[in-house]
Amino acid sequence: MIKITLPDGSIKEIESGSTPLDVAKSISEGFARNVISAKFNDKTIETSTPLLENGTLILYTFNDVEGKKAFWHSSAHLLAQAITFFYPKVKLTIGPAIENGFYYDVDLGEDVISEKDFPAIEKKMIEFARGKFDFKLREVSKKEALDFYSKQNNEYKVELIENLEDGSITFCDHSDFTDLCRGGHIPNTGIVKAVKIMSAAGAYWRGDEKNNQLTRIYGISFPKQKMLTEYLELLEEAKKRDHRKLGKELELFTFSAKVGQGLPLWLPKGAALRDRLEQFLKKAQKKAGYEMVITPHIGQKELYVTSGHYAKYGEDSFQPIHTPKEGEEFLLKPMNCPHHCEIYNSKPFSYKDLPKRFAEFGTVYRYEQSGELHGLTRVRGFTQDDAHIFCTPDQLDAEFKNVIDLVLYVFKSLSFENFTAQVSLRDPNNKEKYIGSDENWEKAEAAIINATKEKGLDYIVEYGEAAFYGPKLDFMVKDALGRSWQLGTIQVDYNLPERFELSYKGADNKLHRPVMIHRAPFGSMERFIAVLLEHTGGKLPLWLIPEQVIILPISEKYQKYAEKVLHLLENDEIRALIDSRNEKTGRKIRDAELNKIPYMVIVGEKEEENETISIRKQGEGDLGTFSIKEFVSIINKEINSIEQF
RNA sequence: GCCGGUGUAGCUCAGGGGUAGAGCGUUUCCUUGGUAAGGAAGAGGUCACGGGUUCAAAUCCCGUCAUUGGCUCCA
Repeated sequence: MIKITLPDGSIKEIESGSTPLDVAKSISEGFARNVISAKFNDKTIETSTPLLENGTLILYTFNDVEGKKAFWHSSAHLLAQAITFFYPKVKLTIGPAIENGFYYDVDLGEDVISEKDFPAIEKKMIEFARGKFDFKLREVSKKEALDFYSKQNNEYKVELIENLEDGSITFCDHSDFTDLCRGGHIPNTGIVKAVKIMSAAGAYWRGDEKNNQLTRIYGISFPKQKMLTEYLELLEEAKKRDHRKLGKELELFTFSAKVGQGLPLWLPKGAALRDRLEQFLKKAQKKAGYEMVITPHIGQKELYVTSGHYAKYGEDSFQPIHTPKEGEEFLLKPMNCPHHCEIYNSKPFSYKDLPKRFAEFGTVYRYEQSGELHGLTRVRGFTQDDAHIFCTPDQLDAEFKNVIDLVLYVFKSLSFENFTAQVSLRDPNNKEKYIGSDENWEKAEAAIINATKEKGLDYIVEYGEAAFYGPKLDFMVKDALGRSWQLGTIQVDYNLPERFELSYKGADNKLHRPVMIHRAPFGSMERFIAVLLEHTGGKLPLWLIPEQVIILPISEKYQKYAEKVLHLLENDEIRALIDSRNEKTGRKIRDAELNKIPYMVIVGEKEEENETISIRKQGEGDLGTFSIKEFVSIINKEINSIEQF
């Protein structure tokens, strides 16, 4: 007999060799029917794996993340089986579960899979699933495994196996299909009831663009058809919050093929919205001791040679601008830091003057790969809410924490609660990608981790995500479709101060190097607004939204009174407009509701006589009748509910 | 940059080798109304662009551009 500890702390005594499924059955038959995966002593196992020692067992159903993982990974086996059925010459590579579903990377040779092939693949997968084949894991020797895939000329699997230890290699069989696999499956194929192939895309073998490009087929599956339908509906809903769609509907920005790819054009309402965000941050920055500066959109090539950016990105940037003067070259600025360094260099500073905090809404231009452009989140011309802090090494810790406070203030003010703090460090195996001494890198990385910890932020560490000149603390936020974007960023940099020979005079009357912090709470105005739109679905907070109030006259008889109300609201800097269309009130209300205008002001005979207005709030309905003064104070109260920094 | 998809009216989209369709919006007229769609009539398109096949191309083929889902990249 062995002792099995369950998550609730209870201990079950079972016979050695019993399986997780046996344990589930001993709890309840109904539960056992839903158990699809298990973890024993922190190792993912099959529900049929015999338990041979005392330990801790967790049983998973589809409702658990681990259960979904097993379910989707098992579905990837079905996908591979179906692809092999239609394309017998296919070379399979890897097929993992992902956050929503699974994919399989395959080398199809000359064949192409596109959308029109999906239904047949789905049908075949379900057909295989209905066979209720058990997933059976079996150990194979390295030689056996290599022979199996060498015969298929599958160099990818051979490469994978070569990197595995003999004795730790397993194959998984179901039906007549076999795949190299380390395990983590559901009991049998029959549990998969609904399958949808989502897309096919190119993906490089092992993520390296120098390698062959494989075809990656994305899919998702569920134990019930209804769950698939619901998932697809959820996706449709998410697409309605796409900032590209909302930007068009709300007339915030547009693009023109004539102007160029990735170069957003801000429409009047969008420009005004951007300005409100800028004013909001400027106000907070002023309190935090920042000084605004302005620098030109171009700089001599030499400037970027000095900073190291030219060596790193010169080839992949917008190419130098030439002038009538022989040999003179300028670059569109891809970042503001070198300019700010030269501002620092414009006069000598003493330690008593530091920190200096230079801020600029600086527009920069980067030649992003055409395939990478994406709405407003990845563009070729964008405006950073940039600032550079020059401080003494002693001040670094406090300054870094102050910046964290500012970023958190910005996020909180705009209700970005679901962000991930990511400490982005060097790739320890690839140090030549970065400039600067090991000593400085270690100091900078320690400073970031220390400040982040002391601020009590939950954070994750990502290696290889640092900038080439220094480590970062990035604030990541997901868009409507779950893609992660970097918004706020704070970076510690010991390198640019060296390269630009920045100095200050210390108390010892000697020259010292300042430390530099790069930071942008929004990240870029473009990306921030994009993600903000997706989070709010266009229902922006009252202080930001382009149109706060729409006045709806009951008939054209009240147009004059409506105009009077408009002027009074405008006097109080409330953004309002009149719907003077020859339509019934019901229609005007409907349209205003659909346009998500926060407040509707209804004026007719009653209101005109009493000098009042009737208010309706978007999504909430009639609020009753108020004087204009009362309404202004309601609005101002809502606007001023945003905390001051 | 690479692998797929898409490009038809201001918007959302249907259609498809034989001279272009819907809904919404817009314009004009009627209606002057009280909290989620009043009625009628009209305007509006080189079917992204360039080439090819064909008696005939918006439709089929090739290329370009833009866009989109991924990969790679992201100072």
